[in-house]
Amino acid sequence: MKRSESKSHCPINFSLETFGDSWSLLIVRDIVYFGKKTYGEFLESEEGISSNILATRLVTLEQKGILVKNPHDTDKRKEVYLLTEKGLDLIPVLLEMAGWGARHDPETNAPQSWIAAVYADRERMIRVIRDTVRSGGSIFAGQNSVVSKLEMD
Amino acid sequence: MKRSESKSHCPINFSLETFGDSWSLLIVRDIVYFGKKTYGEFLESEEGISSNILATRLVTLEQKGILVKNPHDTDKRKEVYLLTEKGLDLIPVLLEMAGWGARHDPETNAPQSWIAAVYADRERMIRVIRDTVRSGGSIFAGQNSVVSKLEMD
DNA sequence: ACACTTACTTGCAATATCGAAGAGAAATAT
DNA sequence: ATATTTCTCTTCGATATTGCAAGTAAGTGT
Repeated sequence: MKRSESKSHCPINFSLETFGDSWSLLIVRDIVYFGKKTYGEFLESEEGISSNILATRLVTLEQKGILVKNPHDTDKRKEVYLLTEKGLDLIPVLLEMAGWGARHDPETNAPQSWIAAVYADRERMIRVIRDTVRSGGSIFAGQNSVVSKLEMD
Repeated sequence: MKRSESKSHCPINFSLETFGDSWSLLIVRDIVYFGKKTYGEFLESEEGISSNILATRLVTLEQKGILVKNPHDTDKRKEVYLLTEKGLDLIPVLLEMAGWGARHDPETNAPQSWIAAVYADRERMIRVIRDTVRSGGSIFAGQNSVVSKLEMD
């Protein structure tokens, strides 16, 4: 079975085949939560992805329509990776996985105030995150982060 | 890095390390959506998991507290695999992944009426699914399926 | 007793991953 | 101008994981 062939058209299987490996969702997380956008920023993440794996994942995520690659405005060495609308649709998946992990990892790093805020007004939070990320911001990092808008940390 | 060591305590990474491989969530899906419970039933799924991979996944899912293995009531050859409360907590994750897959796979098998029903009253649906699966039922299969309770298909 | 079913295990080839090193282009420092 | 650094990405060999086919042991049905 080639990687391009799908094993079934179960929607959960489709999702797993699109982003269900060890690294793809961590790249999406880096964009959504931390506002990362370049190869070098993804490489620095604490999970320590190898440079060759990162390169292949960026290619496949772009092929699958989750990311788009654009030239950097001022630095011609850099590429800027952004989420497509299809990629932004992963935000609810990320939130649920973050909620499950925060609940079940006794050593979690997740700020409980943030997890609680998501559960308190989920639909609104999804809209705010989506708008923020679409305009280049993120949940935790940068000037216009979602948490700074909500005046919490 | 051994599989047992965690790369970080990011809640999303914790989730990925727990169930973020190609097969684990498909096993959980088989239980939640189709009421499967035995090794042989999991083996028959259309994605075609190999027997050795299935065996290792059942062990690790049990070690991680997602599943419990019990002897079958009447047939001593069989083992019955059930979700723990921790495993039932994956239902919202499954629903979001199913929603994303159904939206973005043009050839999806997902019944649109079911997807719509989940989005229409998400919190209630999660409770109904959880109660149904906890008592041995499933979303689509069997006498007391969630869809038969809702009188839809 | 005998054949069949069920839950796994084993061996081996194919594939994917990891980790370190390097290549080429563009930016920056001297 | 030249040298050094930065940045994206590639290459290579070792290791780990997966997939496939076959086999084992215990339990069941007749």
